[in-house]
Amino acid sequence: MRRATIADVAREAGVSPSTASVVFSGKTPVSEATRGRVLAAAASLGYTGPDPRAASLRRGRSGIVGVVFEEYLGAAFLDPVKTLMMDGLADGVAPLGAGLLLLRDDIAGSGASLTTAPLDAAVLIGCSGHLRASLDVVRARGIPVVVVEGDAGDDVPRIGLDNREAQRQAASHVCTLGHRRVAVVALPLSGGWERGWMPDDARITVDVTRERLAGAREVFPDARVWAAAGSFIAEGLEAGRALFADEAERPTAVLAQSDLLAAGVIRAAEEAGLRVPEDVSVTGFDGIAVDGLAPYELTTLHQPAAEKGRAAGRAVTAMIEGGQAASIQFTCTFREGNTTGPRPGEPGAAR
Amino acid sequence: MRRATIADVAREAGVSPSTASVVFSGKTPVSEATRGRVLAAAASLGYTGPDPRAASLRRGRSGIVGVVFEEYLGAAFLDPVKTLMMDGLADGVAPLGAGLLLLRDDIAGSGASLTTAPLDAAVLIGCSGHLRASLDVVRARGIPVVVVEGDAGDDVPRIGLDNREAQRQAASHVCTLGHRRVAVVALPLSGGWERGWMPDDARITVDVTRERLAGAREVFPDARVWAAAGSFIAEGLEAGRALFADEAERPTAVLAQSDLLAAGVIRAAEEAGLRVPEDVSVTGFDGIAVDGLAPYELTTLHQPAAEKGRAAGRAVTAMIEGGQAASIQFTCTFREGNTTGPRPGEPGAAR
DNA sequence: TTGTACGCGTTATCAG
DNA sequence: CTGATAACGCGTACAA
Repeated sequence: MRRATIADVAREAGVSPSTASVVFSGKTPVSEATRGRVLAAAASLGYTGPDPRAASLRRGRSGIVGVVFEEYLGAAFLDPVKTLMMDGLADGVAPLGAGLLLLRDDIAGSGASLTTAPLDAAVLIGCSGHLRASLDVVRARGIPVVVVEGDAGDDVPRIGLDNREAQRQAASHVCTLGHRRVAVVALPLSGGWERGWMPDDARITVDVTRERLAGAREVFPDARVWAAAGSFIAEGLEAGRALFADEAERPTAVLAQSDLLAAGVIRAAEEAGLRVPEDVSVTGFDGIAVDGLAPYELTTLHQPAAEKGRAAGRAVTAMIEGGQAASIQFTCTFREGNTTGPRPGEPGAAR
Repeated sequence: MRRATIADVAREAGVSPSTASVVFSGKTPVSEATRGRVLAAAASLGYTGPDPRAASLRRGRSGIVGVVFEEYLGAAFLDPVKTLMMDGLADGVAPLGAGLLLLRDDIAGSGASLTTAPLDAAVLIGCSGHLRASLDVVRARGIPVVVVEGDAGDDVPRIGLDNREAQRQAASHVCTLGHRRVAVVALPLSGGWERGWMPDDARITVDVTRERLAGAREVFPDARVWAAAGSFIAEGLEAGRALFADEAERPTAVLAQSDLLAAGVIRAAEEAGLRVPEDVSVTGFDGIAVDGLAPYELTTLHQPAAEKGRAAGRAVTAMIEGGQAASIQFTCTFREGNTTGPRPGEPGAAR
């Protein structure tokens, strides 16, 4: 037995299909009487509304926005910043009445792919090389696309962040406090997951990492850099242990490229018997609330993550509706917490 | 200028539309020669493959599985268990080549809704009352549905967990260690976000909370219960402070209903100058790796979260393909860490 | 306010 | 291996 279609409903109600259609879409006024008859007929046939597949073919829209991650889906949501961004994105596409379809950017994968999903638009997240291929696929399909935190060509709107300037600001703050021996704990340098001291000739393929590092280097050109394998507290802990292992080389301030890393570094400091910020200052990046870090309040750069998502959503909305979307650069705001202080031994330093 | 359709390609290649279609779908052998001609024609016209909307109308499938959360989307991914489940789910639907569409269960919301998204199936996550309404919508549409960690009717396959038995096991372990004054830190009792001591007459609408509590009560019928407002370390910290505030009433063991809560409780214990497990034992639930909790290793119940997701995926896959899917009950495995020990003062207790 | 007519772009089916 | 045919279920000019 077939499912009822709108034609069945119309017949049952004694009206034409178009009238029935209009009752459901509300695009045209319908008399209360016919409206009632149609609804009743629908109910009696168990018709629950237009088939989305047919509707989307007819209108040329699916109501679906693809969100493309460069990593395993689960990993994407381990990062609070991405989580917040998703929230914002959900908001941003709400006017479209669109839903978010999770996609990975491994083209080969057997799952739903960029090539076959009924997308109205796509949002690419991240910065790796892979992204390039995804971008080509989407553009070939003629689907509007926006890139967040990544480098696409000129004609693709990007939602960005002043990573470099922001990190420079933090570095400068630390410099003002008198610190000279400073280390950087960086996010991953590339798609791989290597961890360790960064060699001088390292190639950094991840935009965010590169930009933030450049910002730090503007103030501390010679800072040693430890590259983490991901943005996790545990990674920060590992980094911190390496940083604090050698008494002689021990930095008096650490610039971490994410709040989670910073939290780990602080934990490592405690472990090593160092007080924060009396013995060592630590800065983060992102301005998220790190669960369970209290009573510390990180000195950090607050980035408008949800706002970024919202902007991405608005951008694709605009493009879907035939408009142009411009690239947007967001700026971080510096927030001084209680994890940075004067260099030990500096005038004004505690003890 | 219109986008090219498969008909255009066929004409350009001098074959029939059906042949062109077959070249792209691969459902039928095609001679190498025509195949080449079609592909060439497609390339020259900038045709990138069948329109998913039309294809899905014709085939009656969209390749999209909806995942319905009962909370704000961002919040869903704050929970590592759900994150893991999503991973498993992604795996589980891979054979379908389906993508996951994120959906919230507030029917009224302006976003893409259960009622209009082109879904092949839906997976409902959670346990609140809201879910009921979502369930009705989906079933009215005749869409296969599976419920994870929630109570649907009998004829809806559920992916469940032996919450009660598992928690009983942990309680029993703690009891064996000699503890008698035990407190429970519970997950939220209902959709609201109240936090505090649970009154005797509290109504618990969240299945997971109720079941785990029942398990604890089998061993410790009189345990005091603090209800957290969510599964976060910070909530556990808050709970712990309340638990340890009153010296006289202070429990010697705490059964937390999630690992994150347990981590917070441990932090609170440290704060109060209590050693874990010498002064107070703590158990968790979930068996996730809590970022940055080292060197503690929680005594906890490990639940196969990813496996649950995979099962849900397989279930909807089966249903989409016309089969039946049975409910599945997963079991937790008890894992003894270093956060539980003999009751202070017990023979064999440290110091 | 309602009905008529048509096409959106594909793909199953079945005959050659 | 290829081609003709017929839906899939709906939205929307346009006319009445």
